[in-house]
Amino acid sequence: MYGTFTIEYRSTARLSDVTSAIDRKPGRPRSERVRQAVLSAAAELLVEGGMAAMTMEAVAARAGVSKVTVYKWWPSRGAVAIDAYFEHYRQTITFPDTGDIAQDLQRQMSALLRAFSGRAGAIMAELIGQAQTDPALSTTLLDRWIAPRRDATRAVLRRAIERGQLRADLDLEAFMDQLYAPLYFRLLVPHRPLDPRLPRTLIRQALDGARP
Amino acid sequence: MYGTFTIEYRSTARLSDVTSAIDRKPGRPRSERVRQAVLSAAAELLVEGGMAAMTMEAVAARAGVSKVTVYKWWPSRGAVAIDAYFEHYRQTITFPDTGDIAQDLQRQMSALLRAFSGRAGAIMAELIGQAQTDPALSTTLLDRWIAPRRDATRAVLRRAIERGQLRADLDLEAFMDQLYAPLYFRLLVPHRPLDPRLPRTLIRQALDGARP
DNA sequence: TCGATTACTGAACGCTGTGTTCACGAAGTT
DNA sequence: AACTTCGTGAACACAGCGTTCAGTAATCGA
Repeated sequence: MYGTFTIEYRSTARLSDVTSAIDRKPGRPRSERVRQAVLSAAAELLVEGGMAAMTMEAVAARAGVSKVTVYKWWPSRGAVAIDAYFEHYRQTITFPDTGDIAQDLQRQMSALLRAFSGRAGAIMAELIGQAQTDPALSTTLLDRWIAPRRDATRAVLRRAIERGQLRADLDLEAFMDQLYAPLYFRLLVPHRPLDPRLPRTLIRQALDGARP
Repeated sequence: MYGTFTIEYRSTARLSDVTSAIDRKPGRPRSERVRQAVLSAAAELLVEGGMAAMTMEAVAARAGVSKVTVYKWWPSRGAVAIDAYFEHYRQTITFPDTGDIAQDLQRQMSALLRAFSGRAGAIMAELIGQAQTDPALSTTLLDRWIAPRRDATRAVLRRAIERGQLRADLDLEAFMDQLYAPLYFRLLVPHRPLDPRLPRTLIRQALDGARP
């Protein structure tokens, strides 16, 4: 056991952090109640009907909050959606590093596949879809979801290389894509179902190659 | 040289086919002029401003056609978009089969990457994004774009197996994903640019594996 | 206690796009 | 001719967007 990589998905700074700080702004402070209400409403609507149902008007109405207030703190629909997603699907996924790279990858990928097979997967698909026409959402998705996962995976793979379990001349970025991109691909382009045995197959073929 | 696989992307049946048929419908025949005008207008708008600009109203206006007529023949925005895409980006991509699987894959993947790097790639990304909330678009995309490519690739890979260039126990579906999904992934989730050298790396690693 | 400052509200607004209805004329069939 | 289907323009109700406005609420420093 070499330790454990923990991926923390932080949302926008909590208000408690702000209000406890010394340098308080003058004037009425931002309402934590409102913030929570908006994100909860957005998360509910996302679960119920996806991005289509999560309109700004619906969020404001369900949260019992003025539409103006929502627009004040979140610039776009995508921003609300992703904040709600990370607030309520706060996934602290641990990346095991037991020393057996194949097994560690298998655990990690299976967990991701299970997440993708459920409601969270459908929402993630819609978020990525929406990101195609929302640059702000795209960068947020990269910073808060993709980058931390890749960082953790890269670290584990580097260790495996040091242990001699992987070729030292591997292109890690391409290698990670060959492992994980198929999951995203099948999530977004469902040419084939997300078979629970897919991780095993992907890892075996990625490690051993295709030549006889 | 073992021959060539040609992938033909057929759009909705051309009107010329219909009108030349014997069993003509009674009544005023559908106007080919209108159909062309709609698809051209849609393609133009797609190129200019993506899906966001390609609204039904804009298409009808630019085509000089009644909005009702557009709705009569195409059920949704996605349907118009994909018809326009395949009508004006009619890509007859040939899949070489020279006997050297690595080289053939490289040619094919490089061609796809070049396409993805240009305007067609941006539009494809938006189409896939839109497909997340448009089931009809999703199936059309699978039938007209994904399936024919995978069929051709699968055939080439089977031949390679017969020639002994690839392991016989390969999971071809997973293998194809490991080759091509990274391209789609980087197109949709641009965590890293679509490097022209990516195909070479992907193919090398997929064929040779990651173990030392 | 009193401004000053910032947060939130409700109602309304103009705008754009969706998807539909209607009555009418156009272009083919038998 | 009668018949059938196609295309048109105008109008419609509906929904969501993003914004403006006047007014109220909460917290500051003095």
